[in-house]
Amino acid sequence: MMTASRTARERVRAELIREITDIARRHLSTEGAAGLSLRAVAREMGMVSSAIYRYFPTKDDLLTALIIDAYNAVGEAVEHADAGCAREDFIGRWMEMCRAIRAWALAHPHEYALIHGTPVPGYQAPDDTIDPASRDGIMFARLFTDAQAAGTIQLPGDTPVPAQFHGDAAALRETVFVGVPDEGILRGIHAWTWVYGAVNFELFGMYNNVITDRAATFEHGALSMAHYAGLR
Amino acid sequence: MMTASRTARERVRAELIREITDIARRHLSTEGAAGLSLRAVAREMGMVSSAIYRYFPTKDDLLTALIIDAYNAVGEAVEHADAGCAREDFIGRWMEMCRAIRAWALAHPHEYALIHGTPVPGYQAPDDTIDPASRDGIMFARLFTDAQAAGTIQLPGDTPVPAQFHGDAAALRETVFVGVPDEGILRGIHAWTWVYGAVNFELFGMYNNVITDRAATFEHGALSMAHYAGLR
DNA sequence: TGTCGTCAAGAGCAGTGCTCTCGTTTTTTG
DNA sequence: CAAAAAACGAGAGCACTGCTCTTGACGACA
Repeated sequence: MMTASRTARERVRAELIREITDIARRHLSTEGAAGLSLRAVAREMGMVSSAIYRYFPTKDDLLTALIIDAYNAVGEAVEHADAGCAREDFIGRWMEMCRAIRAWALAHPHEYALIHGTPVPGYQAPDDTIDPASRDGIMFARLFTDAQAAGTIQLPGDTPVPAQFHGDAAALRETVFVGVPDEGILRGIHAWTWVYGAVNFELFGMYNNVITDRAATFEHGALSMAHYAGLR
Repeated sequence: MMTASRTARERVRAELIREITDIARRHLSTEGAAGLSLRAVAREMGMVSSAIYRYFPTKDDLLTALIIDAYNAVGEAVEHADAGCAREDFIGRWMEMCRAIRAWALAHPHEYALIHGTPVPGYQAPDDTIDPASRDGIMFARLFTDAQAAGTIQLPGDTPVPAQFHGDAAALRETVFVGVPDEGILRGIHAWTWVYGAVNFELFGMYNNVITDRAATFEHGALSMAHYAGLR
């Protein structure tokens, strides 16, 4: 009973769940989150609509699965981008991570909107989403940890870190931002904030009639944010 | 016929449109955009559901009205914040504008999500939204124009402005960023991007388990972004 | 006064999320 | 191995949505 060889029913159940999420993700990528319909998914699977509730008791549960997948996808993209860089090329690693996020968002706009757009009404993120949601942030933090260890973070110190942030910084230093001083952590978070702000603006049309070559502008912003955060 | 005294019918029509948007905005602020129902609004007005289509032929039209209102509200908040500052206190004006955006967003999360969250599926922003949508950006640009005229913008020049941005910069310089050099415009846009990125992160839960005192952290980020953009 | 456009109302259509019941099949238990 | 339990697909049904169409009344304007 504890063995890995599951019963036939469990196997087909897992396969059906996979198929449902795949179809749902395809619908999501064309119709958007609000246009996702359990009935339409069931129809495409040849099921009657009520049968799908055996696998996802609620539409929110299906959305949660898609959200987790999306977080993992962008997390993997960032991890892969980082892995392809020389360890000591901190600016290069930063830039590749930023590019990975932007590229993934442009390639999967609706999935990106699912995790960085408006939270769906009444939707409460379950605990299962916390870990996948922090994968990208952990990678950024690791970059700062490495840069700090190499002694290449240069902070201006022209804007005093608020005392209220000391506690958060201490907690973060114990887990992800190992050894990074308060100001480095805070500026890292601000730079990370900028990255998603820029992707949001580009994706949601805020740069219309303002910026023509978004890629070049993003490159400049990301690079200057790396400097802002003290990376050298 | 051209006088301001409209016919009785036109007056009651305008009044009804106002009442509908008011009720809709109230529903929006409690249920969120996707939970907004034309039928529920009609019900609350004592109308039959079909009657409401005389005033808003489609749900998107109602949403458009709310979106325009929201843009105008944040635009007014920014304008009011700026008006309360000494003209030569550029950092102070920048900070007050940032605070105004954040405060408005926290006070009206669903309306904020309407304009800075996921675009509703299939929704195409009509031209009526362009002007209200750019009010806040114009105020930020004006700040940089004033600072430039006062000669107080100090740019590091450590990150070369991409050539592809020259055209955009020239166009922007003719209208809103009068006299501001390319790098100033670009850094201003990046800083402005950060502001909304930070508000998004705070509002949509990205800072959960990361930042405790969001106000203090926002203050630090906004101030350091002012320096980043060259304001002194 | 009569015509024409505007209006509220009602019925109706197609679609949604979700629930409940009912046989059937599979798994687990005694 | 047989009986009890659990999981399953199908179908009907409920309450709700956006939106359309028709009908009859009312107000504006000639």
